[in-house]
Amino acid sequence: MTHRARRMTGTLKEYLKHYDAAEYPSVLVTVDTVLLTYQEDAIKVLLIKRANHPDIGDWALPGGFLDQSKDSSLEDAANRNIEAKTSIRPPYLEQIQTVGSGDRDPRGWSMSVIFSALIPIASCKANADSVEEARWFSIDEARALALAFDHNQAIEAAFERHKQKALNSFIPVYALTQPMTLTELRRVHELLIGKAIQRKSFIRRVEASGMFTDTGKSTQDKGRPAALYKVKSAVKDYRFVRNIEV
Amino acid sequence: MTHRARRMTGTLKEYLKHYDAAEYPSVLVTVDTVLLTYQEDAIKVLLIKRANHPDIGDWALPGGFLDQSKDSSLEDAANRNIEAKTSIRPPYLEQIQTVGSGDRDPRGWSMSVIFSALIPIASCKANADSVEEARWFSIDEARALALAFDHNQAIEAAFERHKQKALNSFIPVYALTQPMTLTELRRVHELLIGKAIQRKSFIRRVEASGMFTDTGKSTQDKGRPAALYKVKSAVKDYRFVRNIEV
DNA sequence: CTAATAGTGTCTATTAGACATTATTGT
DNA sequence: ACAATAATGTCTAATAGACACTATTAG
Repeated sequence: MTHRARRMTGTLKEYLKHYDAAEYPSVLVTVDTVLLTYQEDAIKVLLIKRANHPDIGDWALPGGFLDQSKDSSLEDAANRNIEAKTSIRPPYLEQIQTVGSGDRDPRGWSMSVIFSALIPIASCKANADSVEEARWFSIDEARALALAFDHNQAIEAAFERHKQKALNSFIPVYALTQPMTLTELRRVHELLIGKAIQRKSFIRRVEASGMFTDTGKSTQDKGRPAALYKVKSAVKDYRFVRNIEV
Repeated sequence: MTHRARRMTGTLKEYLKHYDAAEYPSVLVTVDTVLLTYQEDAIKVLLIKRANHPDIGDWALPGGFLDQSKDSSLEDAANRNIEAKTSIRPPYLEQIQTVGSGDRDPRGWSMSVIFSALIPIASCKANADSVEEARWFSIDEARALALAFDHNQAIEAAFERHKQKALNSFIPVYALTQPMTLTELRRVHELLIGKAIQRKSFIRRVEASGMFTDTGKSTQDKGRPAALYKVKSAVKDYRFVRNIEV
């Protein structure tokens, strides 16, 4: 057995004794979240004004560096950041994509794991952290801004994903406060896919899914009161047998 | 203006002068790829026997550490690793998910960006690197193995993604050598979704898509010759108007 | 009453699946 | 002729969309 082979087949313990992660060039890892909600007949995204370099003063996605002592997983990191901004744990969190390159951050090779979350009501004060400026922007407003890093692209990717979800599932319901009316839910879908949906067709889907229960209560505004529904637990991965047509 | 505020609003140049990435605890970043192909009436996945700690001797996904000097993006890193194993640049590469935690690798907080690629023909020698042992496994074989790290889960995630693609697009065509017959393409779809597809229905989709051109040539085996098709360029994001039913 | 909104009845066009039939090759 | 496989013809059931109609509230 050669010397090299002997080293290769040493114990894991031995190997780890001589391994030092700090020897390797480090990579900056941030976790950022495209946080969406439905408010005032619009889909809104939460943005934070950066208080630090780089891109200081620019609007950016809520997020931050991975904290190895606090985060036992990437989802943890995302949730931690979201709770810090909204004091709510989002009912829906999905990983969108991870971007990384040598030149997206002047501090070094940097990557960002992008999540997207849906949460009810923008009213949960986005300003818990008094130092930072935080605001909900409509998608169009956000698109018009030049965000920090490559966050514009991140928002587009998240939005596209939610559009697909709106076409083939009721996932968008998590952007609403429950109980909610079917008109509200339909409206969220319409905003995401950018097209009107027939009331009848939509209700058929709701019924076929079996995902919702009528609470018996109803709204009282102008017009006929609307029944208030809740999501039955347990049905997170339901898909339409046939997508909404584009 | 307070001292703190002054520091916050200094120039980016100043900020970077005092910034040292090495101060922060480093994260291990690997890029791994679920490389799939179609061969002998089966979907196969490429696995490499690990020659190093940790999990030495276990089968694992091809991949490796991000190399800041070589990789200008995560896709770059994935392509670099794939080309090293197969000497082919895959015609289809998609990011699946990123996993990370403090305990998936004994060397420290580690994350892996999982890609999945489709490439034609397993015959491109998977053994370019003579030191490493590499083999194509059928999905069932791979499932029966205890792979290194969390690579079993990665394969499942990739496979699930390709199943969805097979239900709503012709993306699986990239697992085939072109030109190909419609029967071959249909077979790949069937294997991915785990269900037989009507020949007629499938051909209707092919025609409706406009994605393929008949080369005029045809196979000669036993039975009636099958027309050979090629993918028209430019049509990478076509989706069925109506998914294949499950 | 009217306005406004919620919810239903029903027709039609589309189309995926099923399956029988025809087509084209080798032996 | 027969076996084997590819490709097409055609029927049917399912259903999304369209849109008219009914229901229920406020003022």
